[in-house]
Amino acid sequence: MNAIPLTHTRISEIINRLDYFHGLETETLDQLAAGARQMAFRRDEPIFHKGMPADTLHIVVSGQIKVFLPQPNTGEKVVALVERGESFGVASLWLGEAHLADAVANKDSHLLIIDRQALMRRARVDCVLAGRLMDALSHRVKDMMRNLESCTPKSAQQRVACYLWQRRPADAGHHYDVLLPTTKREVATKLNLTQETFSRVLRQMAEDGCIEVKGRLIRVLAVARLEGLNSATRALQPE
Amino acid sequence: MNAIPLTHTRISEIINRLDYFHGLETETLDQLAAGARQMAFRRDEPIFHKGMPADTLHIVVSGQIKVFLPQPNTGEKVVALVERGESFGVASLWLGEAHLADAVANKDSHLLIIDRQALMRRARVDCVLAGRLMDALSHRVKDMMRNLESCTPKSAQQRVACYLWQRRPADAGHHYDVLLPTTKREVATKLNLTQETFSRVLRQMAEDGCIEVKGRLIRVLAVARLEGLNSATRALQPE
DNA sequence: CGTGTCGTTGAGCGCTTTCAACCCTGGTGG
DNA sequence: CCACCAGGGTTGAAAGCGCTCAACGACACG
Repeated sequence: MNAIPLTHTRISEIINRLDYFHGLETETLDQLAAGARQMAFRRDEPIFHKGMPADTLHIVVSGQIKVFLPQPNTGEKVVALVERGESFGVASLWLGEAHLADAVANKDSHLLIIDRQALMRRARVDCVLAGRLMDALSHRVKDMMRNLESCTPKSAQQRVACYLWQRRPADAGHHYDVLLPTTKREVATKLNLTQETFSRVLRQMAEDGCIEVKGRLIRVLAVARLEGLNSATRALQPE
Repeated sequence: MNAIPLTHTRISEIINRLDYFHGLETETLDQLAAGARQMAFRRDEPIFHKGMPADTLHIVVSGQIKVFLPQPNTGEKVVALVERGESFGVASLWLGEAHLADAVANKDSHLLIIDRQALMRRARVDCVLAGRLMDALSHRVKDMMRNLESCTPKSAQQRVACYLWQRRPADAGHHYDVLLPTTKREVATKLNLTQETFSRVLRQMAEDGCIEVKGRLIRVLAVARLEGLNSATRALQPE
């Protein structure tokens, strides 16, 4: 971890480049910048741990952050992968409580870190800022909902099918590509699977001609088949 | 479902009685009331379905609402149980997108329903209102995080232990009581378990002298034993 | 008393996990 | 150019665990 000392004008530059802060009052931008700093994290370096007080807002400037729940047997459950322009740990921050999960840098990353006091003070008077935080939280809820949805189904095949189906582009024709955002092992934990099972399921689906796998690139060939997997296991039975 | 025609003053009364709207500008209260109505739902009556447009804010005035993800095999995954004074479906509402889950009345219930336009219009100028929505969403995220945490562990025992441990009161001594908010079957689905497995685990833990079960009331006798069962749900200590 | 819902208990099966070894690819240095 | 290595990924065999299915018990309600 490495705090990067930057002039206020430099911080302001960074803030201005982020969509997150587009269109905010200059008064807000100034005050946020005054309570902000940038930090660099190496791969695998922890940002915060579950249970620590949440007194700063974290926004990803570059790299990728993994948010996860530590599990009993040194395992972990990936809750979210945060990329450039997104924030994380917002719920805890807003409530002024302890962090609910751990966060580590998945790659070498730069974070913009803003003081909670400055943020809360401005959120009380600048509705646009409050709205941005609502946006962030709403997307988090949406993401967690999908997460729950795709890690709940019984069979591993259904979970993988669900995962791939959720990632189909809006204009999806018969086939489309999905690029895994990280290692297969971590994607597997997001689905509550082991990397082994994940691998086996992918191979099976590939053999069935449903998908093609080239490293982290997965080409879905038959969307209908995915939907079939999601609703099937019951198609066999007449009611 | 039954729309209850009420005078504006009656609606205002209801709004004033809810903590949700405490301390808001009168201008906000008036406009929200103007776009509000109350509705009654019988037990098992659907409020909305996944995929429907989210164009109203729902707040529970009385009763209990179950928010769940429909599953392939006529199963369901309970995401949240919403009680008096709480709202649901806020994330979809804020984003102006489709609902992410289904909602049904778990008991006979009354809901306060507020028009999205009125809400968004006021949230743009009344930061306190925006703050309330942030509160609601933050608690939802917190709740979903706990949900994820308690339905992720491998063993059924760990999940149940985690669930009970999360519900320990702040001032917990050696023992405390947990009252299940609904049927054991639904609590089980929240933990991604069948009611049968849930039942078996409870019996096992009771035999071990770890808990006592009397219907939906569970008395935890040995908190330490719970922590032993899932040692990693606690905050991590630095190495 | 029937009837329905909730909850319990039992038996057997199938899936996922576990643990193991192995493969493959990219990077590094001789 | 090749030998070597580490990390990500694959594959195989065995075993544990929760699910399914089915029957039964408890309790409330009419």
